[in-house]
Amino acid sequence: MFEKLQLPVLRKTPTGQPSTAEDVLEELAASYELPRTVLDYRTLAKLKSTYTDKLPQQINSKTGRVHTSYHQAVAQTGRLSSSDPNLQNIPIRRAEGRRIRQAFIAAPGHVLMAADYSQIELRIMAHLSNDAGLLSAFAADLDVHCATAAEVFGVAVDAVSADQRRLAKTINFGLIYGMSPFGLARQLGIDRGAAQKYVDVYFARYPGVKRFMDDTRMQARANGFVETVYGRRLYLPDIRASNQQLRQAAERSAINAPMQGTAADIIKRAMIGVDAWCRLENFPARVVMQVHDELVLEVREDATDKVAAGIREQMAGAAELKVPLRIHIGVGMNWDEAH
DNA sequence: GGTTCAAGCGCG
DNA sequence: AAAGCGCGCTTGAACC
Repeated sequence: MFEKLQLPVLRKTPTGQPSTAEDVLEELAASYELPRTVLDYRTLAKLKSTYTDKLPQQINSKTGRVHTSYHQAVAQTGRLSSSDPNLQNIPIRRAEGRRIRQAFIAAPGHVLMAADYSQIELRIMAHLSNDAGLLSAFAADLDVHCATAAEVFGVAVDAVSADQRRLAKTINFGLIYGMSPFGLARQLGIDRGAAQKYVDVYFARYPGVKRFMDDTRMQARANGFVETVYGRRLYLPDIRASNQQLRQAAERSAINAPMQGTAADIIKRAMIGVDAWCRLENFPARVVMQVHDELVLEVREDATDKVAAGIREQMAGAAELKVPLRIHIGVGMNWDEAH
């Protein structure tokens, strides 16, 4: 009595089951009604189970706050990780999720100050690759995605369209992760040939980046490890694997680790500098969280401006790269407002 | 009662 | 044949 109701299987999971991952359902939603409903449900269920229901249970009764644990020897790249609760994955990208971030508030008479490095990994790529175009884009304090779009599409920086910038941003992030033209095609929903063309044009405009990628793969293979600017090593046991899949995954880690790892080194240096500065100057301010490229401080309201200036100086001075480090600082009564 | 695995998804 | 790095948490199923 029921008709067969089977949505097309667009992808299978590693165990061979039909995938219902977000991007798959997103594509199915163009032709069927159910996937959108499932996606909406999932968004809310995730927020409720992970944050809304859980965080209040994790408030410490003595302090009235949630206290995370940071781990220094977990992430392969030298980042910190955060658990119980994880405060490094509090929602921000969508409005519904941001309501959870709004629950993180400062003590009476205080504000939350969020200070983050802008485009730190791309700046590190400029430093490591010595690419002239990338170095000059950061030296001129350009919007780097606009600068990339201008190069790739051959237009003036201020003539870049929103779509062109979005595409350039995807390319820039893809590069940091070692993405292939195939992955770029999938991400952008364009065909492989078009994606390959973008990559070719990118590397023609930024030859230093191309050289850096190739050199990094070669050195990883020769040494069995890659290093950050400060000498932190990531060993890559699979870099010479005969299994192509394993080897290519190791190559992507080799590309990414110097950038992600150097960023981790720099913010650790900054944390030490910021904390020391606050104590030395006896400022009513303290670092309360770290989220990879961001420090969150709780600052007595009347000290806001002076602390912001000091934090900016400490963070910007945490490394001397071939490009300046830029710091964005926001202030608010809650963590969302501080962005 | 507990653990482990797979799948999915929140963040940088 | 696969195809984008690094994490931690939740649910549901299988199992002890």
